[in-house]
Amino acid sequence: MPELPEVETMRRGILKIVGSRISGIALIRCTRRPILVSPALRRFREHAVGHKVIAVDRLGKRVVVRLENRYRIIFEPRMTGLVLVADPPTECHLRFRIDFAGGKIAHVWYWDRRGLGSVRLVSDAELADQLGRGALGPDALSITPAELQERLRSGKRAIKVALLDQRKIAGIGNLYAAEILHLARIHPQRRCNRLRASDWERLHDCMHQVLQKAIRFEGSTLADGTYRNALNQAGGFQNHHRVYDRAGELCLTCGEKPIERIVQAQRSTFFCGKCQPRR
DNA sequence: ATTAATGTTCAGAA
DNA sequence: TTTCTGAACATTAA
Repeated sequence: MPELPEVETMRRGILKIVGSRISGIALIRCTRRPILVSPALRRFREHAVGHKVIAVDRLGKRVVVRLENRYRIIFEPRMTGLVLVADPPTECHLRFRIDFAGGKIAHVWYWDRRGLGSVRLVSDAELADQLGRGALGPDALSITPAELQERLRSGKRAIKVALLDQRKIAGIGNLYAAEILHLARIHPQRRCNRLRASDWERLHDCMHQVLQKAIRFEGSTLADGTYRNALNQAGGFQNHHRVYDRAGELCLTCGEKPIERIVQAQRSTFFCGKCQPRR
C-alpha cells in the first residue's frame, strides 16, 4: 500500500518526463467503474494535452505532475494504484495512459487493482485552495521538529492514530507508523498530549531515518506483491521491517519479547512491549 | 460458498 | 473543534 517511500519511488521513476510534451490521454475501461468520468476526461484533453511537463513533485502520498500551464495531474494510488512507465503487472487493471511526444518516456500508465485510487487534473489555484483549507498537513520529510510537536501535541488520540492523520502530517501510513514508533521506542497507544519534548524530538528524528532508508530501498513490497516501482520491480524495504506483520516473532532489537499485534482505529498495529514501554 | 481481512481517504455522525 | 465510524473497491485466505 503506497505510503510516502513508495510514492516517492514512483515519482523518481517518472522524473524523465520532465521537459516532454503530452501528446494524448487515454481512459482504459477495465471494470464497470472507470477511474475517470467523461467530464474529467474532457478537462484532461482541454488542459493537459499539448502541454509540457515542468516538474514531478510529491505531496504526501500523491504524485503531482506539474504542467507549464499551471495545471497539475495528481496520481493518488491509495491502496493498490501504481504509476508505471512500462510492463504493468497485469493487463486487466490498467486504468489510464498519458502519451508523450519526443522524450525518453513514451507513456506513463496508471494501474490499480482495487480501483480505489484516482487520477485528477487540478489547476494551481484549486490545489492551493485545497491546501489552504488544510486538506493535507506538511509533508513528513519536510516538517520541522517544532512543527511536528505543535501540530500533534494537544490531541488526545494515540500517537499511532495521529500519525496516520494526513491533515496533521502527510505521507505516513500504517506500515511506516509502526516502524517509526518502534525505532523511536514509543508505545503506539501513548496519547499525544502525554508525550514529552524529548519524545517528539526522537520521533521526528526516527521518522526521517525510517522514511529515508525505505526510499533508499525503493519501498516495501508486501506478501501480496502489489506494490512495484515505475519499472514494475519489487521494493526491498520489506526485508528491513522490524515490527510490521511480525506478530509473534521475537523482537529484532531486544531479542527478548515477541512482537505484539493490537487493533487501533480498525487497523493492525505492531510493536514490541519491551522496546516501546507504556508511559 | 460465504465471510473476514486488507489499508487509504472521505462523508457524515458523535 | 476533534474524533470516530462506515463505505468505496478487488482480491485472497480461511
